Amino acid sequence: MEEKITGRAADRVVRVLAQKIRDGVIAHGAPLPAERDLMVEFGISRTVAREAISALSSQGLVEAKPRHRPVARKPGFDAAMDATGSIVGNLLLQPGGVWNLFDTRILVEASLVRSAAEKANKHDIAALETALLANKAAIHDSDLFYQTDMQFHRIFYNISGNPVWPAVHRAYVTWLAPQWGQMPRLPERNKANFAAHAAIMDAILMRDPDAAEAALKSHLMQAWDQVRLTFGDI
Amino acid sequence: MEEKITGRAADRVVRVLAQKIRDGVIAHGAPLPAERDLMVEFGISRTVAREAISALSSQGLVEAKPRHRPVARKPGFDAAMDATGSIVGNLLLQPGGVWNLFDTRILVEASLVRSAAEKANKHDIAALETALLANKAAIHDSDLFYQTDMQFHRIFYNISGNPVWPAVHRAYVTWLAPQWGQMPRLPERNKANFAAHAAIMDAILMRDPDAAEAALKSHLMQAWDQVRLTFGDI
DNA sequence: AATTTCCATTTGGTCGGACCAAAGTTGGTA
DNA sequence: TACCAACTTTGGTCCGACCAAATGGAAATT
Repeated sequence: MEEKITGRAADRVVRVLAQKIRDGVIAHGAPLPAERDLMVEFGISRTVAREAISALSSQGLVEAKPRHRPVARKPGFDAAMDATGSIVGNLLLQPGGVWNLFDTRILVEASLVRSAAEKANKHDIAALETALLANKAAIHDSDLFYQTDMQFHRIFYNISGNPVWPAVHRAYVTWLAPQWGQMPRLPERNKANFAAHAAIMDAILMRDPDAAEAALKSHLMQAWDQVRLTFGDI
Repeated sequence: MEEKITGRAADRVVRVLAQKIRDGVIAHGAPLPAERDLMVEFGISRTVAREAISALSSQGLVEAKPRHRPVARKPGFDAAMDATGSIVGNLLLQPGGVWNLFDTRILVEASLVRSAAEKANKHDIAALETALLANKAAIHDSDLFYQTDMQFHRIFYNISGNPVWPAVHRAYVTWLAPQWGQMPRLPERNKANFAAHAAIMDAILMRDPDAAEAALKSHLMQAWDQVRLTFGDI
């Protein structure tokens, strides 16, 4: 009943610590034992302790800022997306990488608005209307408009109830931020975007999935055109 | 003109090596320099060299098998999905984790078949029909049926032309394999699954996105019911 | 007493050297 | 030529040490 001695020594440490984090023995946000403590606890060298922490970090189970104690993070889809960031970063540097990612967003979000049109409940509708009003009120404040724009879109990722989608939305926003952040913010564009949001909202209120999907796709494609105008073909 | 001395020393090495891999200076499949060579090349200790390789590995830029030279991998969406595996593994261990993942698959694949029904070209149709025939022929060979089943579904992920989707399909198959692999394989179930595939195919031939989506969803929900029957509520 | 300042301790980051075992290479022998 | 043993390379692990940033608490200030 002893542990297998197979593979790297750090694997055992990783397994044990991962289990502790998942089970909450090491609470979310609590710091991990210091490297020198792990040495005595597991009878390993500091090299292995550090390697184990590094592995946990790459799995998103701990957050390791330089010069700081690594803190435990319950495995959530958010953490997964964070840990995936550096990987995706490489892909975005490739030709067409940004478009490929944005294209997936179009498909996913189209499907989400379609789903919303079919089965959004009163609560969802209310949230959408609130977000839409905030969006309208921010037309002349481009920074605020950006925030409310994001918020409006985020709601679609929340409606399904599947916790993966909010994490995906956060990932999209984070990964595509370098492009969006540098785009010129004009009240005219804000007005057009708000109109697009309103069109999507209308279609959802009419319970018309096809119209909602069409409006969403048109909206996102317009946004993409803006990106291309700003950055050229990427 | 000097490099920033900020952050960990390994970061600089990671940046340089990542660049070399992206640019093809280190060809896809070629081994990285040995750790002791990296020491002299970058003027670092072996500790840092190993840390850099570890970081590259977690970013999917190199494949590091124990006791073997790490080999370079051009950043692709496949590599990204591979590197994400250990992260997702944690999520699947959580209550409802598998369902959350499978639920996203339903939404994505529904959207893909919908898209296929709208704009699949002759070549796509032919590929689907070929896969469907192979699937039919394998009804009495459960292992082969599993293969052809996967192949049929994969085509939907290929039609869009966006290289992200095939990688996503591979990821779904890999991550959900522990569940699927242990399910009982019965010719009766194969026959039902083939019928479902045929129904999707029909809807696509009729250019009926709604019917295609409905058929796909029904098919996947049935598959999920099987999973639940096999594993109980997970 | 509450707050700020400062210093000793803790802790992560890096280094160099060392040993082992597995993988890869080489050369000699059958 | 084919095969096996010795040698070399290389990744995995451990040790001890030093540095600098972060931390926490004592000491000084208000």
